[in-house]
Amino acid sequence: MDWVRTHYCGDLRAANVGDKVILAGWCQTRRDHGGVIFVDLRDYTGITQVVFKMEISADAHQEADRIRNEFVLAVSGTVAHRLEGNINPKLPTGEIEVLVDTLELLNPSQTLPYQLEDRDEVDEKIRLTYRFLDLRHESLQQNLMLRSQAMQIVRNYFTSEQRFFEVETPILTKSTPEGARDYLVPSRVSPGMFYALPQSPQLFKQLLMVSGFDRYIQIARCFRDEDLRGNRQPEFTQIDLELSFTRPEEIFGIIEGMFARLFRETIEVEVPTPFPRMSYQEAMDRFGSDAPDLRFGLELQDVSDIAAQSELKVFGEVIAKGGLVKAICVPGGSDFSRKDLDDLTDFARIYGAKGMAWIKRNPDGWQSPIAKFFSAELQDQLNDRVGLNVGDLVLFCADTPKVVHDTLGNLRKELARRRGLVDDSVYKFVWITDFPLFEYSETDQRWASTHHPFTMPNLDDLKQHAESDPGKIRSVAYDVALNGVEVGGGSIRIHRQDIQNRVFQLLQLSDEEIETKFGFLMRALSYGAPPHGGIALGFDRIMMFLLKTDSIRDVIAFPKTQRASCLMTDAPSEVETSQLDELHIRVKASAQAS
RNA sequence: GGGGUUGUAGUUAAGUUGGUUAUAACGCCGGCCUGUCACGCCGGAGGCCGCGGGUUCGAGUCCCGUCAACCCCGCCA
Repeated sequence: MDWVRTHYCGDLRAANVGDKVILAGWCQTRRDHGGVIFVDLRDYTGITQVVFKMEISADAHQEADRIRNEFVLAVSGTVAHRLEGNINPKLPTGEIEVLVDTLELLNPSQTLPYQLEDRDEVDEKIRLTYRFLDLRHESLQQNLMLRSQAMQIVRNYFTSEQRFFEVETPILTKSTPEGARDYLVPSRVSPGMFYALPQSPQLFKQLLMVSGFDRYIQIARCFRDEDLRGNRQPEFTQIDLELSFTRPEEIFGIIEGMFARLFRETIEVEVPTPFPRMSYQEAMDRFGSDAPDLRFGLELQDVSDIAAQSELKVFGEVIAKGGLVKAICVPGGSDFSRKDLDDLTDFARIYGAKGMAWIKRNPDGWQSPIAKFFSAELQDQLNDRVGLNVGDLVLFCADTPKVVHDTLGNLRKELARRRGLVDDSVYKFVWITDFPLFEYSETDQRWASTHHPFTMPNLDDLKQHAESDPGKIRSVAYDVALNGVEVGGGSIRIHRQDIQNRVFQLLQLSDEEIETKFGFLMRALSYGAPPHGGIALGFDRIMMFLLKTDSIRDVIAFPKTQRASCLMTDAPSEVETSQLDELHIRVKASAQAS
């Protein structure tokens, strides 16, 4: 029998009594009752679920009797009856009735490992093992369809509207141990040598600028061998672009245009542009985060000077060591119970805080374990500083600036969640600018790049602080954050060999290391590289926003587990010794699975 | 590397202060039913209680270890 896919069921729904229909698709028997078989014939491609009743001949029934659950079949028949009106919109069985002449079982299904409609209650371990069945579920189908649509919109925007040039860069490339851990690929032809999978196409796109492709775009797969999170997979997709002769403002405008169009054309949300700009310093001071969530207040207040005058020893000690005392005022927060405060203290400890002081302002004054260390005058000062009114609560963190910002930045988000201040129908973008060029790495005992080593430093800062305090050098780097999540980051790049060399020196790379790791880049810069810059956006994270999900696995067809394995294919797995021999590799005995 | 949650039929769960043969629903298998739509009725099968130790007369239950999934810290230029 010739058959057609069920996405022509749209036509079936329009069909009249007496019309001949031929269709095929996944079906589920609802009931097998005498000569009538009740079938859900689902159209996965079009996402409309067509449920109808088939009356089948004795021959066809014999065939149908063998099939029970999730199967694929083709039927030809006649529309016998249509019920008027929509009796049950959720289960419109019988709305269309087909009298079946022939029924061909294209492929039976064995009993399903779980009932597909129960997806939301089934352990994710099982769904990942049977991901091909999980993907039959309407929600994942819709997610991936929107992803496809979003990718189309983005590609169109850049290549048609903005005249960007799409170029593919290598997947087998050179290891650059700066930054994330590389995934390595052994070379067969060059014994003992390894390729790396790209952490990003960063250097290739810069080289394309040197080549004269003034506007580059790639929707690029990137690989980082670091531990996973709810919003982090070891391979992920980046919207990667680079422009020559550009300034940050030009890039901001292009990206704002992309987001506005993407949000409008996918979820019909108007995103106001331009996005606000905020320096890194301001973001840290006010929100304790370089990706502040601007949907609510609860800003951090520096109270170090007031705390220093109190008689509480720890405050004084922290400040003497160059630390900070900062506070968050929670309006109406005096209704927090002792247990709430204990929970919040535990929460604070996650980020390294040693404890958490708090003050409730009641009508008769402060209620607080630390009230006695503050004179009446100091209490007034503090009330004014943080806006502590009757009925409010203040939470303190006293520690190094890093711990204070980390703790209060996260506590701020947690408080907003608890008090229902987070509106997930609102999308607040913000550009964060002027990142520090370097961060000190305690583990490596040296300065490390905040973004990457190719970021253009603020040249005045470089001149002034390179010797004395590299931590004070700002860079021409920027992130775009959405509702407290970093969704992209970029910079103007170094296009001059001498500046690049200087930065490598500050990163304590020897001349030999510079040559072996980045010789090709240094050569490229020496041939008249144009000023250039760009940005990379996390496509998966953007999809998470469009689809309002907290799990990146909901926006990726075949995701990895937290241990970076694939439960469906059982990757990674052992390989034949002969394969290893070809690669000149031997696995340490200690690493062999038992 | 560290902290937390979870792990019992195919699935989702219950399982008391440690005590007979480990429950239920859905699913599955067999039978009945020509208008169901969470159909109904009768019958049945299905368990290394994640795995390994230990305590105990006795462990699904207590202790130690371990594995896996998820969340988080570190990490993610």
